[in-house]
Amino acid sequence: MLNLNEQLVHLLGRQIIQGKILPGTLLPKVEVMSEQYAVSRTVVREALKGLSSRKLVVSIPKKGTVVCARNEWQWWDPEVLSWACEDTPDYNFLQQLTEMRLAIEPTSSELAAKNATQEDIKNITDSFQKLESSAVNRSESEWAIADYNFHQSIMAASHNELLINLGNLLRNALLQSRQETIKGYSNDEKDSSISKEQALILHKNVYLAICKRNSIEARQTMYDLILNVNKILEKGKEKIKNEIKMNF
Amino acid sequence: MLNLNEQLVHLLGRQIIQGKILPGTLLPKVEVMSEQYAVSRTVVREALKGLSSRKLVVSIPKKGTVVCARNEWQWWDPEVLSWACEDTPDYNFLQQLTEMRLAIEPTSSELAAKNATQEDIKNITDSFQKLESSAVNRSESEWAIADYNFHQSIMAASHNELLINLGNLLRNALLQSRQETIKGYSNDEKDSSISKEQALILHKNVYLAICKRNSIEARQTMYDLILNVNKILEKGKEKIKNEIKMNF
DNA sequence: TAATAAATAATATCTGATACTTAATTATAT
DNA sequence: ATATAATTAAGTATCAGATATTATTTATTA
Repeated sequence: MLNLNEQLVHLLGRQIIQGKILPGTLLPKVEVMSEQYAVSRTVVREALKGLSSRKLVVSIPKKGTVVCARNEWQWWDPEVLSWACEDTPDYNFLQQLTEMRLAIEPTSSELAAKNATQEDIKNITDSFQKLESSAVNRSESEWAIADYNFHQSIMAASHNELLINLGNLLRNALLQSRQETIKGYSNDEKDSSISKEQALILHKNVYLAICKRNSIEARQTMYDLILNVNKILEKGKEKIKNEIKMNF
Repeated sequence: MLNLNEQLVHLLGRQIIQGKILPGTLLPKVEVMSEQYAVSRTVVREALKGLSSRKLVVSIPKKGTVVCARNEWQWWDPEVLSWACEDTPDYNFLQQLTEMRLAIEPTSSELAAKNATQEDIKNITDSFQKLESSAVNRSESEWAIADYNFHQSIMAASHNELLINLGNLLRNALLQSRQETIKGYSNDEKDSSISKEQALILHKNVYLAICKRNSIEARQTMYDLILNVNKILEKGKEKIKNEIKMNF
């Protein structure tokens, strides 16, 4: 279980990110919040530290604690991303995430082709083979995990800590965002299996380019892959949107 | 001036990021640090909150507070990045930053070509014209500012909050990192001016592609631009490395 | 009227006490 | 002897009351 202050960070952070508390809002003073949430002032203050280090609020003596503008928020914080993903099916945010992927992944692949060690190549090979077998087994969940690991193994081979860190944040956010969005809609076991063969080919192109140490090709094939994934996702979005419409 | 707890966050954060305190290290218990730094326990605890929200440390009852592994650190936090940039000329880190740019900027340009409003185009045009005039004036500092603004105006036109946020972090880190690294070496006013005309052409290609709304070309031209910038930076690095060698 | 001083309202800080958590150790029972 | 249960110890987590600091607003004075 989380600490009291962490619970409060989550409670307030979520409300801020999800627009329940708007930027510019003056939060109640510490003593009031202390009473309101039935915790000590210490806990409230420590929670405010958690929020201010994420640039969600700023505390000013005599004035109080105010909610920061969206452009000051530390979006690339795991908690902030998570709160944003929790927000009711937000296609706009999901799109931003996939656009980020289009930025990160090709470079990741390019650097992997340049910098991969023998061990990295082995890891990438392993994860690619798992992807192949999951395509044969036609298990959607197995594919998802294998896909996650494939991309992670490539990113690891880039040997760029910043990129790896960002990639992890992004992958987790996408995973969560998709789960939240899909929640309730279509237990999609094997419904996109038609395109699995095609997807596997795209993955194979990336894999081979990296093994060949062809960084230009590695970048290009990964770009093609992500673009294709995004297109499929796009279709899924449309479908869900229509389902939602039909309910009204 | 910063709060006491913020001062302590910086002091400890810097030491952790810069490897003066290694991952796995058990920090002294709160009471001891309180005495050591001559601040109250409250201040120490709030500072630890600042560090733990950046995943630099984790506090465990009975055990104490331990420094997290590098791969857990929240690299994409402005303070963390800043502390990393402060670290003695670290070419490896600088290279990671430039590699990140190679990831971000082409996508930024691509999205700008797709999503730019009329106002965005105007801003980009303005910043490009400033760039042109600074090239004519051959002022290195003026060019640096104009260049910064040019890339920022493009990123703003992507209308992707996540990308914009990351871009700002990256640009600032790069700026700081370059300043720290170059510090003392070569007041490079006009020493790279030979390639200014060439650089301007590359920028113009990007600018025109975006105006034409050609997203593929926008992506490609930006890629070429950043690649070229990196090459120049690479040369500078070599030069500095040699200078350092000569001093020993 | 303008400059200065006092009052005010919030955060920032200090302190001592208490609760909680967990690992290790010791005691107990089988 | 071994498994289980109770005890203890060492740290963080939490509480609450008092004081300091700071920036604004209000009152006072030249």
